[in-house]
Amino acid sequence: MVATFEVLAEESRRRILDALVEEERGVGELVEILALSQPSISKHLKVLRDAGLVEARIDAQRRIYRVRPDPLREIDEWLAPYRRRWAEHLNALERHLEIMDGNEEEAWT
Amino acid sequence: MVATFEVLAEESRRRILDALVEEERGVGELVEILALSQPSISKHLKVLRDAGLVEARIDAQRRIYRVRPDPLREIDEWLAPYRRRWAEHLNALERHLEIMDGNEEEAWT
DNA sequence: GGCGTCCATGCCTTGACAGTTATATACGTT
DNA sequence: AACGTATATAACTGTCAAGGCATGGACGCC
Repeated sequence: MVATFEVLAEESRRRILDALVEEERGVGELVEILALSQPSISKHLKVLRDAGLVEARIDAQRRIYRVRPDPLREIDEWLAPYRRRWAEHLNALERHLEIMDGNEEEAWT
Repeated sequence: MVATFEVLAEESRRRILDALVEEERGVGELVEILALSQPSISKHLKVLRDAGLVEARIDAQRRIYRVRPDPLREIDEWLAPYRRRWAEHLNALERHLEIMDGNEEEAWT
């Protein structure tokens, strides 16, 4: 998972995934969509491949890429403890809205 | 969300969040848990604060930090289209296991 | 077989960021 | 008031990675 987060930190790579989650595409299409140079796209695709986030099929000279979502499950699992906090937080917000009569809150930044 | 992914790309910061999701902690505790220098921890905490992922309460000289999970919801939402793919992928795997009789697959890397 | 297309890779430069050391700031204690 | 504690911040350095350019390699087509 270490790698997955680092890979997703790059906006261009998230945009590539967002483009590929719609449908599989060749490199040229991604170059047009992202408006980046072809080598840059290919480099990002290599990173995504190494992370297992995409896979490529060969069609003559073209490489057709598509999403491989499995590594994202780790991130989904990592989020689990924090999802519980969302619920708590909402509850706390509700209490806050119910009380809402004084500054019995501590100073939170 | 751009910022959130970049912030989470750093392993030390994810470890800080994992420590804080259990319970709120002072900076000194985090220094011990992560085995990093105090300035390094404080710097990470600043990044996390700026991203809205933690908040600090003042207790004398101490700053007690706790998690603020809200920004993580954006990531959770970003994952949505890919979760649908997990289901598809599982279905595809099932079909694969059912068929399992020949190499009618294309060459996927 | 030569040429154009499509993509990957190597090299280079530049910018960003993590970590350390040193210092500043705020607070409590005696 | 002096000192120790707890945290933030500044300055510096090393590292790493993104993006551009140039090149290489595979394939189809004429």
